Amino acid sequence: MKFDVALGTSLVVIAFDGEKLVTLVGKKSEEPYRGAPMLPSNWVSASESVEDVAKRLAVKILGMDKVYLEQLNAFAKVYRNPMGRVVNIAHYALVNWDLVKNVKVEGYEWMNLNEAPEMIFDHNEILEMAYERLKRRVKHRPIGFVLLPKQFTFNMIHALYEECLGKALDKRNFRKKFMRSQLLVEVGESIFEAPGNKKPSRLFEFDQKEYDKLTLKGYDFKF
Amino acid sequence: MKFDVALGTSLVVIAFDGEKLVTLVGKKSEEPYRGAPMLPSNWVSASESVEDVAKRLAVKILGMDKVYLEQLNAFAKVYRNPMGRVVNIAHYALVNWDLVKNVKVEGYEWMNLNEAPEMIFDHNEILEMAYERLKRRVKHRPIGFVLLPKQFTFNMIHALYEECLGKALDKRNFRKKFMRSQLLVEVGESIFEAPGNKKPSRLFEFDQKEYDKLTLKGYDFKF
DNA sequence: TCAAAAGTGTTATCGCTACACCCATGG
DNA sequence: CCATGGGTGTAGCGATAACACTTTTGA
Repeated sequence: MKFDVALGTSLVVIAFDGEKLVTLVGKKSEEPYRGAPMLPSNWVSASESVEDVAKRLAVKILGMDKVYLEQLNAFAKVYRNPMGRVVNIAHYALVNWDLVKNVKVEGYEWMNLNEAPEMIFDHNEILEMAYERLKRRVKHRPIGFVLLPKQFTFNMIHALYEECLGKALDKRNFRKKFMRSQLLVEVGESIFEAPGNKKPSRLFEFDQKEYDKLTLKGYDFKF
Repeated sequence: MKFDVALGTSLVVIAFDGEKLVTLVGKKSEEPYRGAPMLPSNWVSASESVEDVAKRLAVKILGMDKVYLEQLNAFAKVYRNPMGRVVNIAHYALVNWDLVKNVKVEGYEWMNLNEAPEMIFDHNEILEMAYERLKRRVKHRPIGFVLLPKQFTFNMIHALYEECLGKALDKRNFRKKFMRSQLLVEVGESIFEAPGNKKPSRLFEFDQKEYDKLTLKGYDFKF
């Protein structure tokens, strides 16, 4: 056994701009491949927690720390990085677009998830896996809410689900399904979802407490 | 950046003995903690594929290579191993009990999944995560079949599902549900499931082709 | 012919799908 | 008062859950 492997972490940050899923793509700042598109990434030293590094990276590139972060997978193929054996413990991050859309960090750019450029190493594979996970998560757990503002309209969440699942969903049935689930509480306020709308939309919040309670009882969210 | 991290892999091997879920527990062969219970594990050198090492380890401790193997998670806490920074890319393996029950490998022992002893480092946490994954997988994908012989009776799969989901399932409804799914084909033969049974049980096989076909069409197995 | 396990059917309820119109509001 | 997007109801159908007896066979 030898201590001769390097550790890194990449972040697939996903947000929903109201229409499309977007992700944050960076550029390599050093040779080789300087300037090439890549996922936001960092080295992890032997004395650092991978999770901490991932969190710090998220704060740096997003300008805030309200991030849903979860380990995605370890990418560890022998020749994935020409510098030597580098294990990438990639993370999957979901953020609320409203909190990040105005943040501008040099070298990072939001792009449509489906239109990401070719990236270095196996970063496209990492991105792909994150996307697959999102699609599955959205079906089996009420995770979509972290991509939305704390308070949101039915139209927002409806659009998000249509985008994640890649198909049209009937407006009435969608509403009924969520309402029956007891997971949404009506806030009692309304907003104009888009400027120029004639009628304001009612706002809802996700009821995390209720969800936790139901989960303990064996409830299983399915879409 | 430094190449100063060590890499290892542990295996959570799960099988179903017809009644209980079982897992393979090893013993540490070197100091420190020689003799202490641990998950089957191996070091991975900088030039080796983690997946390959995991597969070889599976072959060694199971005596055969028909194993469903999948990455579970990277366990990478800073102080998880007192020797230094060791990243464990743990794997989750499902095997058919009939193929392994007679294999005896020195130092490894089958134990009930729920009665595993306290193990070194974070191995209990790894085991726990594998168990959680199994429970989820069984609900959302027809994965249970890899824990059964190629041909199995309804009672076997019924018992397996009851065990994985941790609750009783109505025999008739269970059968109807699987039959409607079109995923099982009747083999046309029967066996005596237990010695001394009065009536033989019919045998079924999982129809992988049909499942792949349905999956392509967007079919989603749910239990 | 009996003991033991395999295998089967019906009903009531619930959730899902498909589908089209009214409502509230600002301009 | 009209244009725009927000919001609602119902009917049919398929899935689920609850429930107990008949069949096959070896001993």
